[in-house]
Amino acid sequence: MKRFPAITANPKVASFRSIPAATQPWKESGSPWKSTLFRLLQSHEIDEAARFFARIPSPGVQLYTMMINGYCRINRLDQAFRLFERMPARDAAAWNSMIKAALDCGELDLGRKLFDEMPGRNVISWTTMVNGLSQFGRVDAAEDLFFRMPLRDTAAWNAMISAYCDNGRVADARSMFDKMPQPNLISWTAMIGGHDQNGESDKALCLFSELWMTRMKLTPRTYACILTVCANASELQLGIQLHAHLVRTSYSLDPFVSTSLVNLYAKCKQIEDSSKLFTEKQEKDVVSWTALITGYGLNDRHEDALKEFDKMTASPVRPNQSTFTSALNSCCGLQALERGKKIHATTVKLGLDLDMFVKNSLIVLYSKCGDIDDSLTLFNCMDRRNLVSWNSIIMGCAQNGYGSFAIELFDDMTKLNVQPDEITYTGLLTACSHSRMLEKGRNIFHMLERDPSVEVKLEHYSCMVDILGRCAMFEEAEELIRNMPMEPNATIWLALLSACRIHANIEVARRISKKVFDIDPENSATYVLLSNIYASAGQWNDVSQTRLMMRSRGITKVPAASWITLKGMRHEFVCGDRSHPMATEVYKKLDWLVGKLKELGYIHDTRFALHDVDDEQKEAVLAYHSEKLALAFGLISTVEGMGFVLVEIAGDLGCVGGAFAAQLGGSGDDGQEHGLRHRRERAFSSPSTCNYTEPSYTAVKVAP
DNA sequence: GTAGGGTTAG
Repeated sequence: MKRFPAITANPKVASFRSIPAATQPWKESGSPWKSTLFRLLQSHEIDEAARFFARIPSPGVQLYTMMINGYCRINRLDQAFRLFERMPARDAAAWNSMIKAALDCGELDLGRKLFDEMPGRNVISWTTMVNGLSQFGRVDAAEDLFFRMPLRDTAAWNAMISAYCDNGRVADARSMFDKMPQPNLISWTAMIGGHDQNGESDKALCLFSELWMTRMKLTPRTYACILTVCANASELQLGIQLHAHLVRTSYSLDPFVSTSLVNLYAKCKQIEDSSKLFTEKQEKDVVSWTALITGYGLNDRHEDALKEFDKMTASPVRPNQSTFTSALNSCCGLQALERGKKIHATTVKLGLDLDMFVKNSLIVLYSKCGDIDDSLTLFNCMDRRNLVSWNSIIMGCAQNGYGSFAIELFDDMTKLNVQPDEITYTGLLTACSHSRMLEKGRNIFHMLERDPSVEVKLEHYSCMVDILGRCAMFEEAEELIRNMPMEPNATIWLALLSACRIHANIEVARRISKKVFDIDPENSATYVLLSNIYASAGQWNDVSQTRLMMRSRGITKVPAASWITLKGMRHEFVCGDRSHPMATEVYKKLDWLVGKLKELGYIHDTRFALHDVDDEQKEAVLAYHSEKLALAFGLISTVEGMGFVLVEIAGDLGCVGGAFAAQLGGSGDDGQEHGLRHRRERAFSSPSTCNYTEPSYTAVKVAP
């Protein structure tokens, strides 16, 4: 019985024809050498295998081919080729193995040359070549070859379906799948996986239900693929049903299936189940461990993610670039720059720092932690960049106040013909809002509206409202919101409300706060903002009414906090906090620092003091702002004289500081965490008061 | 167990 009913050529016959008759005696079936050579090659003892091979008197074509495949697996193309040339005779399998070796080792031209020269090409030769062309992204050439094939069996169709899927042409793959004569389980699995990997998990699920109805017997390979679809589509219920079925059939013990299950539960926010399955898993390899680490990150359990990463590095399992990407993302989530730097050092040790995905994660880590200089250095040193690299650095510059530079980077990117996506535009609009570039912001928004390959999202409107609001263009901002194609959410109104705070626009604030109360009455930010707006205008009645409303609805505000990480320990402070064991010393140091700043001419900007108190008291509140407490603690806990302490005055945060050799972080009214900027060895400059554009810096020399 | 097509993390 034929395995594939659609087979129209018998490859065995073709290969037999291509062997010269004189070589037949070598092709003995029960070669005594074969099993030993096979065992050595299986256990990757290629050099031992080569020594063994050298001792075989006149080895047959099969043994040569086995050696060629062995060399191919470890990328030793030259040695494979030398053997191929030495072969006394070559059959189709030998040629096909050599073509595959060339293609797998990155030599497309050699592979093609061998294919063209090969006598008696069979269907496997053509399929190998189609697959090779696809791996080099040459899907058009693969397609051309596929249609020129003299005979096509199911495997050939499958290769072409995969070629389309792997090169983003999933619709072509699907039309091929729909019209192929005899799809088998491999075809179904390739097509389901192809939909999923091209962001069409819904279509993948539909196709799976069709497959299920065929009552075909599925293998662990197909199950592993389906479980991934469930994970990407957040189809936990289906995933659980499949899991039960897999336990009954013992397929759940398959290493691929069990890894898919770890991933499924992690992506569906069932991280405890995911962790349990990982613990029960027999072989903990790099893929499953990375799935778990990534899972902790997705579930905002960054500390646990790094704990797992540490466990893994202490084990014999070697992390790879994907593991590092996930670990670095968790450092980013914790604003743990020092830890991230240690992990960065490990990537260098393992030679993985050159990987583009690792580099991208590092760019995000450094810029999110306020170290835009190092982030830029990394970006500039990249030999290859993808869209994620550009988006990361543009957003990094935007968030660190280098708005104009972010725009310049975008110009560089377009000159290199890199097409922007939604995230690029968000980065650009963020740049305009943080650096108060109104005209630029309008231009970019128009560019976004005209870009046919990008959909204008809610977050883009939110950024644009922010830009207009910061520049006091209230009418234009409200008009933009009115004309939006989707319903505005609370974030958009809050962007406008915070503009009202900056520009003390009580009229607009009163009107729009009603809208936010309707959409999201639980959001404490609205009450706090509104109360502050009234406070800055001295309307104390409205202030107390707002606070009363907040209290009566049982809404509490999580106080903004700042922290400093020293020697891996996180020390957290809130405004006026005296609970820290070193509080007395902290306050003493802070008073000293404030004195120094005053000598230099620094004036507190008291416009945003939120309390019903006079100016002197407002200043006291601002002076013991949580960020400053964290900074002062950093000063007394690090060796004095080891560098400059930099005090940065930027944005509407008032005074933000950072200490050399320590890392500061904080969380604001919105509960969002941010890395406070810190710089090293900046020139001593005169202090300035609050501005809203590029940040300016003041350096204070720490007394030795 | 000489050669081609589908499986897990990012």
